[in-house]
Amino acid sequence: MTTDPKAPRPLGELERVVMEQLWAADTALTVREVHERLSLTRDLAYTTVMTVLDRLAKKKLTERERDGKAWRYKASAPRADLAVDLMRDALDQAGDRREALVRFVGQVSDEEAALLREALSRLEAREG
Amino acid sequence: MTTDPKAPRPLGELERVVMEQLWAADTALTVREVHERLSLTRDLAYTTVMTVLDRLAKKKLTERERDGKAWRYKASAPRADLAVDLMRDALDQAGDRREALVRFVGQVSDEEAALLREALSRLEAREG
DNA sequence: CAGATCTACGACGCTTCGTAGTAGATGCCG
DNA sequence: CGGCATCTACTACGAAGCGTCGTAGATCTG
Repeated sequence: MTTDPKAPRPLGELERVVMEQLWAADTALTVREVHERLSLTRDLAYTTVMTVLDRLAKKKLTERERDGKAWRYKASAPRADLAVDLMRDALDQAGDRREALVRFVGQVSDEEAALLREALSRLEAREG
Repeated sequence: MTTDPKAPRPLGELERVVMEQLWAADTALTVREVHERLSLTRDLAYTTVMTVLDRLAKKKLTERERDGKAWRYKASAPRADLAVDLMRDALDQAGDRREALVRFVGQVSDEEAALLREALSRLEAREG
């Protein structure tokens, strides 16, 4: 159980900013659109963005649909889900889950602790 | 704070099993000792183990102290801490922390949820 | 001193990721 | 219809991380 064959590696830097564009958009974006948005802050070749989007699709992090001759990409999962997968994975790496959770809780901000409590009570309410 | 320049990458496969040996040991181990233990389940050159231990030391994941002509390595942080760092990092990647925590909580096992509640109340008791 | 033991350092191959070019398909405009 | 603009597919390359190990030299120890 310690040996997860499919440990989700964290995204690379460029992959991350590309995903952030997709998450921020309310609709699927073309390569050009992503490229335009990223061009506001960095200087990238069009094909670079295309490559990254393509790799993300191969990793199943994005999905694409045809729109004329172009593809439109959208994130295949909400941003929070990605984060949760990584958290899940990290937790599974800990030998002692209790220990890890205690330390985790002991290390989050007050605000986060409050959010955790809130989430837990909501869970309790929903599940009994 | 969201853009951590030093995002702790998850350990490689071999790095992980080596760390597990160190965590499992109650004392600092020599390369030979680690090698012996790993040799029970896999066939590795002595120098391979040495290299890994060395890299882990460079990454500050292990510390070493002289013991005669040999070095003794020990984990520089408890196993749970590593896990928590990764969890922390994953959480910071989420755009919306609340959202991420809600999903996280909604996805853990009942046992883990209980552990979380326990940890939170202990925190409350300790901090007021 | 000789042999065993350990370390230091380098090396190689594979994979991931950032980065981009080229070639060819496709679609629109006049 | 023909040509320009656009888009994709495919390839590539360098840096870094990691698994893997060899060689050479330092150090103990009998």
